[in-house]
Amino acid sequence: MSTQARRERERAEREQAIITAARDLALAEGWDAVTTRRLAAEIEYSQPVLYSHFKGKDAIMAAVAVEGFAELATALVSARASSAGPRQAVADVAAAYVAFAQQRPAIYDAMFTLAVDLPFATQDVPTDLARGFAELAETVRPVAADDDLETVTETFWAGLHGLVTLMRSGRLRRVDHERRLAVLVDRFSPR
Amino acid sequence: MSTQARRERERAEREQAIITAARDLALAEGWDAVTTRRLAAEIEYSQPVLYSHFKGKDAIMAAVAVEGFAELATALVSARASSAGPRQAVADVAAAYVAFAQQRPAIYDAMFTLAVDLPFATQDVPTDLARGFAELAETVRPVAADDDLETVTETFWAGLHGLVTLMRSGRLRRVDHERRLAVLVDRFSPR
DNA sequence: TCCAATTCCTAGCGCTGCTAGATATGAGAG
DNA sequence: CTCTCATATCTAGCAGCGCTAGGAATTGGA
Repeated sequence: MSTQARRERERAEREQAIITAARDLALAEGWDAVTTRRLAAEIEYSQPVLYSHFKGKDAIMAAVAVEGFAELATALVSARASSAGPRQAVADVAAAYVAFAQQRPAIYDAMFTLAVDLPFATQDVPTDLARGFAELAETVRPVAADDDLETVTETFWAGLHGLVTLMRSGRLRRVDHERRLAVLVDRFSPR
Repeated sequence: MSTQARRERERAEREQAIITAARDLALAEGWDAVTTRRLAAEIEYSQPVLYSHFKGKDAIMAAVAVEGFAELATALVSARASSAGPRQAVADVAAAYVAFAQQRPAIYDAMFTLAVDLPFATQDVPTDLARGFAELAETVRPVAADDDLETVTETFWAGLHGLVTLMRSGRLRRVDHERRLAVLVDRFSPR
């Protein structure tokens, strides 16, 4: 039964092509430009084919988000690994987080502001999301003190997320970005 | 020229009716349910009338947001006024901010995550937004120390915003909300 | 009473996500 | 080698969206 194997492989490749096309288009022109018709044209199949792979547009965005979690986790891991000492680590990891969000705004949105049908604060969180969160947790562990580590991590994360989103939607003066980040980092750094 | 005065008054009333209808509908069913057709039906006029008042749907959402800034500012002012001492003020103002966002999620979204064509970090910020921001600034002034007050305020705001948005989109465990808020408040409280 | 200006509505455009039903393709049986 | 049937895929279309052109109705002033 080699033919069936080939067809399954081709199907998987096509599914990946959809995700990649959505990702690239979103990065280049934003999620509003990612329509099912354009995606279909991109992969050179008709629209309904998309729906044989994904339940709908939201599911495609969720798939892009899942890929994003892997990238973000990797970025955070390498930032902490290459930093000099626990105090510097907070600054480096924060910078890596912000850089990721700024360089891939559309993906960041899919991960953290849109596409809500992803399992987040539940049992079966996407593995890479857990990896990224764990990396944040290790980074702020020295300052957790008597507070619960998970709680402190979530709060630090929320600070980063707030800075990133308010910045990018024009709610914060672009010029003081570095200083704000420094303030946040200082509040979550071991002293 | 009393007739012209009457017509201008009626026009203003109709404009307010549009904003109120949009606000109520968004609060009840979310912004996706706020369509120009439903709005038109609500105010008992035809669709194109909306466009004689507002440039488009975004402008209507912006008008709702502007009303929201006034409410939020008032809530923050009264929270700080009625709190016992500067340390408690940070907690009270933070609680008031979060309560506003939780009780009026759709309005909060219009203010801070959607409708970007509002003037924010520029010269002519809406007055009530400036009021709210000033209130936050006064609250965190005791902890600003040698950091720039505006920068600290923006960072604190970002922390609140991050907690609120991640919470409501299901990215954070609902149960630890109070503890996270306490961690953030602690980091921005005078000691 | 008539005219002109303003106000308002009907109808429709191009787009969206999504789907039902028809058509093409290809593997297995005889 | 041919026929059959299941699977894969496409064409066409639905209902809804934001928005607008052009005509009808209403109103105020001469």
